[in-house]
Formats: sequence, structure tokens, C-alpha cells
Amino acid sequence: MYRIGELAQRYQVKTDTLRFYDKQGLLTPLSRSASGYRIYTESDADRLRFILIAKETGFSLNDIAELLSIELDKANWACADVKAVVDSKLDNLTAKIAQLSNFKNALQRLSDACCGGPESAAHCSILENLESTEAAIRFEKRSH
Amino acid sequence: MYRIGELAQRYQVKTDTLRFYDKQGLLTPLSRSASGYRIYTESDADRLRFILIAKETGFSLNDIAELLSIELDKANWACADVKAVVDSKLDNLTAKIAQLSNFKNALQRLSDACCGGPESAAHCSILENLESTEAAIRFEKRSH
DNA sequence: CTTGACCTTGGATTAGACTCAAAGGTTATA
DNA sequence: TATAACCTTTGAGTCTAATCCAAGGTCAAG
Repeated sequence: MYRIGELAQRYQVKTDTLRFYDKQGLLTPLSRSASGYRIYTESDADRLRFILIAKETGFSLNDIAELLSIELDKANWACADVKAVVDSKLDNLTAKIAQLSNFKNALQRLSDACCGGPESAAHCSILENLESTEAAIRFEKRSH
Repeated sequence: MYRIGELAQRYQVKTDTLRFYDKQGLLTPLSRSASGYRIYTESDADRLRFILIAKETGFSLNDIAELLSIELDKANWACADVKAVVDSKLDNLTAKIAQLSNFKNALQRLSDACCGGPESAAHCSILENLESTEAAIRFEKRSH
């Protein structure tokens, strides 16, 4: 059982942020004290940890809310619905990873092409090395 | 040789956006017409294509500018400098991909755990399935 | 009984990336 | 030669996401 300030300090966020997450339905403590103070449990802490990590991974708060809405009342979801939501996020992630990998490969080619010495970089062309990437991405898009 | 409107239409961006990219130094046409119109070449088009793709891949305009600054006057860069810039971006990408993959694995586990039928989703726990991911991410961070 | 943590509501801020307005000059075509 | 569609500049406005702050009030611990 933590009060807002304790939880905030533990995870290095502002109390304002926690109140904001509450308002957004991302992290609503189960109960309040008699005087209205938010009371966070260990499972709220888990949830917060998840939020912070997901955020760092690049999910927006909206995405995260969608993912967490499953957790909130699992019993009222059908297994198939959960699978659908999750699989959709999975597709996004897969596409994103592919895109990043393409870009990474292109940069890798560029890096490899550079000798790394004090010589002029006249032959290090980003645009040149990225061409095949672009083609790959364009192809991928058509296939969706 | 395109005028701003032609290039804009070709890549489905606003002319305003192209002027903005010009102002930001991201895409500055080599020359102007006698009357001051921006004149874009095919290589500017390549550059724009690169910008659009990089943007979609999640790079900020600042990142992109940094990458493209190499192209602009390659001759004045040492090979080693190019390598340094590029390798830094590569590191970012590698980390990002790892993070996304972790998350993806966790979601995959969740999806697998869901039977996908009309049954209650009481046992589909995102938080549960993400625990190992969190551990992995935390570990990764410490090692930097 | 003071001080600091908490509460609420409502508005301000920040960053990034545009997007528009105003006032005018240019070019293609009927 | 008119007129629409294009272009120029400067400077300001918009939008979203995610906070962050302020004012005015309540609560808890020493």
C-alpha cells in the first residue's frame, strides 16, 4: 500500500503524472483512503512498471491503455477478443521491426563501406546504400 | 527539374512541408529560377524519398538531418567520422529492435496462451506474460 | 499548530512537425 | 491581356502527446 508520493518516488515519476494516468484510466488505484488519498497496491506498481516499459518501447499511452484494458476485466473478455487485440499489436510490431531492420541493414552497409580511416568520405553514400531498403519497404507496403 | 508543386504532388506532401524542409536544411534545392522559384532535381527527389522513409521508420527530422549532412559534403568528412555517426545510429537501432523484439515475444506468449475461442479470457494475463520481458529489459539497461 | 503531502479543477507548457495567412510577384493559357 | 494557378517571404497558428503548474482547500505527523 503506497500513497501517490511513495509510488512516484519509487519509479521516478511526478505525482502529477500518476494523477494523469489515473484520469486517463491507465492506472486507477482500486481504493481511496477515507480522506480521498489514492492508495496504490503492489499490483498497481506492476501495472506502472509495465506502463513505463511499454512507453519506453515506443507505445503511446493510448496503445498501452488498449493493452491494459484486457487486464482490467479479463473475465468479461472472450479469449478470441484478447487474441485479436494482441495479434493486431503483434502485426504492428512485426512490421516495425522489419522496417527498422531494413534501415539497420542499410546503415550497416554504409558503415562497412567506410574504411573508418582519416581518408575522405567521398565514397560513403547514405542514399546509395539505402536504395535497396527503400525498394524493400515499398514492396512491403504494397503487399498489405 | 521540378517546381515545388510538382515535387509535392509526386510525393503527396504539401508545398508548405517542402518549404519547411528547406528552411530546416533538410532538403535545399540547389538552385532557384530567375524569379526565385525553387528548382528541384532528381537527386533532390531521392533525398526526399529518403526523408519520408526515414521518418516512417521513426527517425526525427533532426536525426535525419544528421544522417543527411554526411551526404551533403562527403568530401569534407573523414571516413572515420561518417563511421562514427552511422555506428551511433546503428547502436540506437539495435537497441530499439531488441526492445521491440522483447515486447513482441511477450505478446506472442500471451497470444499463444489464449486459446482463441469464445471462452473467458480470465487466464490471459498481459502483465504475467510480460514479466520476463521486463526482467530482460532491466538487465539490458544495467549493462549499458 | 505548523508544515508538508495530498486533494480537485482547470489551464499552461513543451516539442515536433507541420500548416496557414497576408501581401505580393510570376507564368501559362484562353 | 486577363485571370487563375503558381510562386515568394515572414511570421504566426495548429495539432497531438504527455506532462506540468497554480490556486485554493483538506489531511496527517511531530
